[in-house]
Amino acid sequence: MGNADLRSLAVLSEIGFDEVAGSVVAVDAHNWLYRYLTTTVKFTREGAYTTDAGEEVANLIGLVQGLPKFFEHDLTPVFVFDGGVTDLKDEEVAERREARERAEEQRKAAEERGDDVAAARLEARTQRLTDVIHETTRELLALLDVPIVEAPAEGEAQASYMAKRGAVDYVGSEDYDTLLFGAPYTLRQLTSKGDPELMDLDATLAAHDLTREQLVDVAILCGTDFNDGLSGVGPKTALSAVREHGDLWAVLDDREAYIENADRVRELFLDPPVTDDFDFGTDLSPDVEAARAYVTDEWEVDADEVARGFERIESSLVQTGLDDWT
DNA sequence: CTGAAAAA
DNA sequence: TTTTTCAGG
Repeated sequence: MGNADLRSLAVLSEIGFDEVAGSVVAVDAHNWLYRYLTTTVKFTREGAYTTDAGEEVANLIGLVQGLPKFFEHDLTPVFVFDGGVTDLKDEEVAERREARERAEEQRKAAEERGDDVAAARLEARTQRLTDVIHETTRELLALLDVPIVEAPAEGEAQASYMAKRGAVDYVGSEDYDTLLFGAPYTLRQLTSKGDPELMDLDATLAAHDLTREQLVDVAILCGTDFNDGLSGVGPKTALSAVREHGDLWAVLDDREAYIENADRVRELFLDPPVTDDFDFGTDLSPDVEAARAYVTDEWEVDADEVARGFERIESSLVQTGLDDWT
């Protein structure tokens, strides 16, 4: 039921970092951070990413550790932040609702035993958790002069749109649905050790003789983040069905099948809420000292990874000839 | 999300 | 051969 089905359809090729040097990459901030936190940070240091005050600032470690990858290869990242969450995206919404419900239960329990202080703290804490991460991420990126774009809805959609418009050269993402959102070129594995992988939309469409609408239809039949596919239908079956019948509706009609919200999911991929209201430069003037102070002093994150990360950022700035304001 | 094994 | 399921990161 995953997007992984798209992998078998996508045209991917190895590409060297030297081939993409100097380009601008739009990155979905939420996905990038999430991936970084679950892989790298989480397993290396369990307790090191909460401050004495108990605030989660793992995002700062993730940023400091992940950003050098861009700088060292002369890539300019543009971080795209999610706007309102699409109500079709069940998983995240459900997760947040559960978290809220758990917090609410705890708060009520505290209230019932007359512990007003604990109740207030629980309320403030859960409310602020995501805010802290969002704010500190923005602040650190601002100090490093990394461009930020606010998406009206899905970050992946906005990033793909910017790539399609030529405002950036690539979308940087591990997700395959940038294909569905119409990103011409997506760079994968920017964070991992080896060479990046280039995903080519036009080549993908040509390889299967599909239009983008048809590719979206194939994906919907297999199942996406926003809908369950038909059971027993994977990429092969979906592909031949769409090619035989032309589009999603004809396939559903032929199989006498129904997919919940299919029309909305289709529109979400083909015509998502995006904005032209972005503006950024690519000549970065990072204030590394201020950034280091922000992380280590203000948030008291004293991890080796942070020190190493900033060293890598500094030396990469020298190599690529970017000016440091300090 | 990825890879691999089980199920269909 | 294709899809689903599941473990692991």
